[in-house]
Amino acid sequence: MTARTPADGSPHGVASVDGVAGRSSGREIPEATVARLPIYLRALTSLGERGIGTCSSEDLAAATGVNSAKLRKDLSYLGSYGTRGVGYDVDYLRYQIAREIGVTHDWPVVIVGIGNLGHALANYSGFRSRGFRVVALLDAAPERHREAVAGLEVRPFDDLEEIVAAETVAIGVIATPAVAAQDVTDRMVASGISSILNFAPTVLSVPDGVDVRKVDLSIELQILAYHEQRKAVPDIDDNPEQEVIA
Amino acid sequence: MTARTPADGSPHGVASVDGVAGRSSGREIPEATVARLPIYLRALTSLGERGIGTCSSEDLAAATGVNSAKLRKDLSYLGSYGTRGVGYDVDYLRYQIAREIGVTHDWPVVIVGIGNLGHALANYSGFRSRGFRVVALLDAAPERHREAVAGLEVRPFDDLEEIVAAETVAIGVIATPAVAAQDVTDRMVASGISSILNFAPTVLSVPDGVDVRKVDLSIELQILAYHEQRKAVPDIDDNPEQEVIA
DNA sequence: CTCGTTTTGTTCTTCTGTTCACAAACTCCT
DNA sequence: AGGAGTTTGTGAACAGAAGAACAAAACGAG
Ligand SMILES: NC(=O)c1ccc[n+]([C@@H]2O[C@H](COP(=O)([O-])OP(=O)(O)OC[C@H]3O[C@@H](n4cnc5c(N)ncnc54)[C@H](O)[C@@H]3O)[C@@H](O)[C@H]2O)c1
Ligand SMILES: NC(=O)c1ccc[n+]([C@@H]2O[C@H](COP(=O)([O-])OP(=O)(O)OC[C@H]3O[C@@H](n4cnc5c(N)ncnc54)[C@H](O)[C@@H]3O)[C@@H](O)[C@H]2O)c1
Repeated sequence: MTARTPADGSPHGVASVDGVAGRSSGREIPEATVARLPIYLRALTSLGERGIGTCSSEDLAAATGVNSAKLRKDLSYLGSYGTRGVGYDVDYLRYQIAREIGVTHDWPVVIVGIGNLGHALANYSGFRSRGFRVVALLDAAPERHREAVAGLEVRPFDDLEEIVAAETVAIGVIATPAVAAQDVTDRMVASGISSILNFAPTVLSVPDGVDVRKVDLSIELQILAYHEQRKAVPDIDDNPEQEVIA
Repeated sequence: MTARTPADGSPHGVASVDGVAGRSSGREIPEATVARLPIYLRALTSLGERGIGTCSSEDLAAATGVNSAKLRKDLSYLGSYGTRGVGYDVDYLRYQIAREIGVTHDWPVVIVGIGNLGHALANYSGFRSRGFRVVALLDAAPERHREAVAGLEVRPFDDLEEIVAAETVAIGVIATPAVAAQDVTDRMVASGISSILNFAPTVLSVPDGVDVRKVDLSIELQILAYHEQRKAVPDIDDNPEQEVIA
């Protein structure tokens, strides 16, 4: 039996109740907080590069566009890493967040589907600089295999199992057409991958214990369109010519 | 004064309380629901293409990976478009959702920053097929202007105002490096764009009334990494070699 | 050492979103 | 026509997240 990941946020099926007063490892970080930690991490890196050694929750909130109370609460899930009256040590906090997220070491990643989007991803330097190492580019089409993209050769999709085993890859990225995505997913899961980032506009079925996150451009645009329509037409139904300035 | 959009979901600053029992236009669709409507829309299109004329909330829930009660409640915000004992008419519901989102007509879109990612976006057919028409590709670098990408020429960024005015563009996509993103945003907003999809890993400041949504690959991967680390090491802190099967 | 200032960590309240459960509404069959 | 079987739409309970507010802790000035 397969468990579909919910369409929205929560990728996990973990029971969030631990009746034992959760002391052992102590941490039960809410999903919403987890989603913001990378934002703080990036802001702290930026502050650090600008030579700033200490910052208050207010500073960091301003840099990330987050409410400062929310930010402090988020950070409090990791521990007490601030100093009252002073703020947070930028480098120390950055390290603590990185450790919590698990990006103190590199994660090997495979990308499947080296078309338009796959090329862009392969060339994306932000991957590497944030703790992710692309170890292989895979594509089913033989004519792709002659190419080298971003210093890596494009390899046959059938090499997947071998590569995953050799590099203990846990994270896979899918940039194939939607029709192929479920097949690719099944092969990934069978080979041992347990986290998938999916760019294909389709719902993936995965067994329990496998996380899927999807990035869907059209959905983002449609959400914008919804709000845009609302702005333009406050009352009438289907007449988007009229521009109303509030 | 600028209002930062919250890091997470809600792009709007709308007051959600309307003490007057909200009858006039009747609709006050929750943000979480809005984010799912495009998913339903896609599933319905797919069902329609397969010749399926009617579907129950259970069917649609299975196709989209959403809880069926949640789905029914989502749809109930749009109106009563189902028939008890029968289900929903696929085409009719699809149209109603499309109308609610505002994709019964095309939205003109400009893409700024035609590098790796911009190329992929320009070539993406899913744009057009889902109600978004790319009217211009803009880039600051003169050497890009010789190119034609996906049947459109790459034009100088300074043409922005002219194009936005001529086509009444409301939606802009930013695929420039992070350092340029705020400048591009300011120009977009000044020219009349009021919805922005941002691929650059940076927080944008925009005035009230402008929506920003961001797509951030690294954040998605880091969220996956967090859960992955959790799976691998249930108790110890920093030793990701050990693989534990629950 | 004491006071005033700053800023964290946390509690409490409010809001938003999810899930359950069931009456109402519909179809089909006899 | 009536009853059995479906499936919607929604009220109510529950869960999770956000924001306001403040006590406790640190620091620096005097
Ligand atoms: N291009 C974009 O900007 C963009 C944006 C959002 C979403 N997407 C989605 O991303 C996916 C890829 O888009 P694209 O524009 O790069 O498409 P594309 O057609 O250019 O590339 C797809 C690649 O996948 C390969 N492929 C097909 N079946 C495969 C399989 N079974 N195993 C391995 N590889 C396989 C093809 O050979 C091709 O190289 C699509 O699902 C698309 O909807 C693309
Ligand atoms: N490539 C990816 O897969 C990927 C993934 C996630 C995020 N991103 C982000 O998307 C952005 C673009 O990535 P990329 O790989 O395409 O970068 P890129 O360097 O290939 O392309 C950037 C383009 O923007 C243009 N540009 C620079 N400044 C500009 C300005 N002020 N006005 C207009 N155009 C300008 C450049 O001329 C260049 O063509 C970056 O912020 C990157 O972090 C990229």
